[in-house]
Parts: sequence; C-alpha cells; structure tokens
Amino acid sequence: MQTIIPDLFDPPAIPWNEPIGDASLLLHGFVLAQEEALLAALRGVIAEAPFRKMQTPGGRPMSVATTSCGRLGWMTDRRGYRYVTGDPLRGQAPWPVMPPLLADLAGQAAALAGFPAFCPDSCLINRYVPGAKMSLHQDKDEADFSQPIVSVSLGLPAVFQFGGLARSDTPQRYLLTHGDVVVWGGPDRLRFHGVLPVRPGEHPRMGAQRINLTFRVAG
DNA sequence: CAGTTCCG
DNA sequence: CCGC
Repeated sequence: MQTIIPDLFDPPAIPWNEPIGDASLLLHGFVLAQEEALLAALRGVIAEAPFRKMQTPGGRPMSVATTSCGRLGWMTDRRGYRYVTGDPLRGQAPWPVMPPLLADLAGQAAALAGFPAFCPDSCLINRYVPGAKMSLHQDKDEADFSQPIVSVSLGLPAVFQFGGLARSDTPQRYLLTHGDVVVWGGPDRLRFHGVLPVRPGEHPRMGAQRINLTFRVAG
C-alpha cells in the first residue's frame, strides 16, 4: 500500500507577480505562454552571433558565455566595460536584430512593473553552465538610468541576489526559474545584483544550462 | 589613482 | 590591470 502525498511545495501553476525592492517586480512564468516562439527567435540570434567568453578588465575570464542582439551589444575586455555597435568576434558586424517578439515581451513586462514605453536597444544574452555565476555588480554602463532593466530567465533555476545601492548591503535572494521575468528600475535601478553559481541539473526544454536575457536602453 | 560582472 |  502506498500513500499519495500531494506536491504541496510545487510552484504555482499560474503566473503571479512578486514585488521586490522598492518599485520592482518579479513576474513568475511571464514568458511561458510564448515559450516556443521565444526559443525559436533566440536560436536565430545565437546562430548569427555565437556565444563567446569575455574577459573582465582585470583579465579574468567570466564564467558565463555571452552574446547580444539589438543596436548595441555589451562587451568587456581588459580595457573595460562598454556597449559597441559592432561584434568584435565577427569583424565588427552589426549585432543581430532584436527579434520583435523579445522586445515586445520586455516592453509588456516593463509596463506591468510601472515603466511604460520601454523600448530596449540592447539585449545581453548570458549562458550559464553548472558552476557559472555572476558576482554582485551594478548595471551602470547605460546612458539613461530612468529606463529599467528587464531580465528573462530560461532553463536551469538560479538564485538571484538583489541588494542595495552599496556593495556591502546584504542582498535579498529570489529563486528564478524557467520563464520568470525580473524588472527593476526607478529607485532600484542601480541596486547591486548577481546570480549564485548555477547548480548541476537538466532542464526538460533547455538541457544543462541557464540562459538569461537582459534588456536595456543602453544608448 | 580608482574601480573591480574578478578571486580567496 | 588600465585608462583617466
């Protein structure tokens, strides 16, 4: 005889929104309804501009692999962090066009969080294999901090750290799973944030990786 | 000399 | 370490 125990601790099946920081929002499952179209668009971008490992100004390789789409792409090398219009890996070729579906989803998420008319000109795409992480940092290479940041999580889960305006502020931790979107802006725009090392695992749709899309108005 | 999406 |  076996006892059936309900999965009381499974995440909710329907999307729900969670306030974070002072004026920001974690939208659980927001992109799931468009999952296949989103992944098809992402596949096209990666086929044109493949992932590559970049180096921090200190000369160390980042644990994530990176590419971009949109008019501007974020990059880092020994000379520092910056946005560029040409892909250094492909002879300064323009970055792939940002698929309209991606820009639309980011705009809709931003609007729900209270940031209407968000028109990103850059989408940074980071691939995390197990063990990859992102140390606490601020997104401050953009021209206009009145515009929010919109982050889409795909694949393996990760713990997102959302801190304060000083590096020393203890961050809050949020679990981000496949389909989640985080929007932060306004008074939260320059909060330190990061991702703890991704744990080994297998996602049924994405395999052994996490991919994060970060939409910005960079220029 | 400062900053650091890095490390210990 | 590098660019200011």
